[in-house]
Amino acid sequence: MQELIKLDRIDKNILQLMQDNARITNLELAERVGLSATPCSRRVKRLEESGIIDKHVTLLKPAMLGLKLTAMIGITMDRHTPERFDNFERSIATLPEVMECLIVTGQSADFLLKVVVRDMQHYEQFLLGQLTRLEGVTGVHSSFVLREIVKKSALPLG
Amino acid sequence: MQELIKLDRIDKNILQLMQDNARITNLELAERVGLSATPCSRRVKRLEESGIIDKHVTLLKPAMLGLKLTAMIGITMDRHTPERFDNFERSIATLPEVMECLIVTGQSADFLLKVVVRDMQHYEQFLLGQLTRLEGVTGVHSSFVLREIVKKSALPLG
DNA sequence: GGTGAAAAGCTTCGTGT
DNA sequence: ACACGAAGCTTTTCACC
Repeated sequence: MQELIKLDRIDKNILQLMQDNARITNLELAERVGLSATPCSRRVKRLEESGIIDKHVTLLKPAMLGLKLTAMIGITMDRHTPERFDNFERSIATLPEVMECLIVTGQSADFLLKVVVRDMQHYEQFLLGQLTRLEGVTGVHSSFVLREIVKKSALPLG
Repeated sequence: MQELIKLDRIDKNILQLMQDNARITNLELAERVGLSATPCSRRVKRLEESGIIDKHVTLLKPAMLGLKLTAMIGITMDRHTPERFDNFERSIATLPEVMECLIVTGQSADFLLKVVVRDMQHYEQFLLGQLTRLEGVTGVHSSFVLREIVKKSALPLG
């Protein structure tokens, strides 16, 4: 991760539109930001090369795939040694159900997981068959997502 | 949200590739899944129309935008009435710093927020200036993200 | 589901302002 | 730095097997 790039109003406008629609064409992008195709293309290229863009992804609807249960799980570890953490991190990264794993501050947990599963049975299987078997895991506090009020992928562009 | 769609091996393959790269062309997609362009295009169209695809987005790197602090915030409300919740939901949806807001089960919180800010000063400002001013908010438990071990956007395709 | 051709759309030059 | 216009290419989408 490098340093910040200077972004003028048009750059931010471009990034905003791209955040909303990864498949927007340069032509439409240009039109929307009030530029002609050439300079718009140059700006996009510059933005891509700057490393500010992570990737372009397609988001699917979990429920339509039969993934009807999302859980947030707080994990506590017995010891906070690098070995424990490294091992845990490697293991957790291989589990398809784990969408997110964060190391967090706070007294109640060391890791915070976001997990997507089909149903409660699948969750039980994940919990007992995978998570609680990992070395060093002493506490697992499950919390289930009832509803998503806000679910953004677009970062705020000052 | 409707019912599930039947997905064969090729459909899953297509969705997998699209999840990884929203800008993949039909031509490359076809090649990668072992189809010719036409039937591949037909499948993609069918998938789009099925509603299984939410949207195509561009992900930016927060740090490159100067957003160096991510917080997970547990919120508790005084009363769990629809009025309280509705009001909170409408308010929270307008805050650019809020990337995610979930209603969750569990004794420790009613809402779980994911917030992205520039720094601790910005966070303090967000907390005191916005969050704690919302009606009905009795508890705010901040937890900061030290590192992201896993950060996926691609759902597991059975 | 495959093939081939037509059609459309996009990007990228060169040139000029 | 940007606009314009043309060239050239890629992609999509037909009709048909």
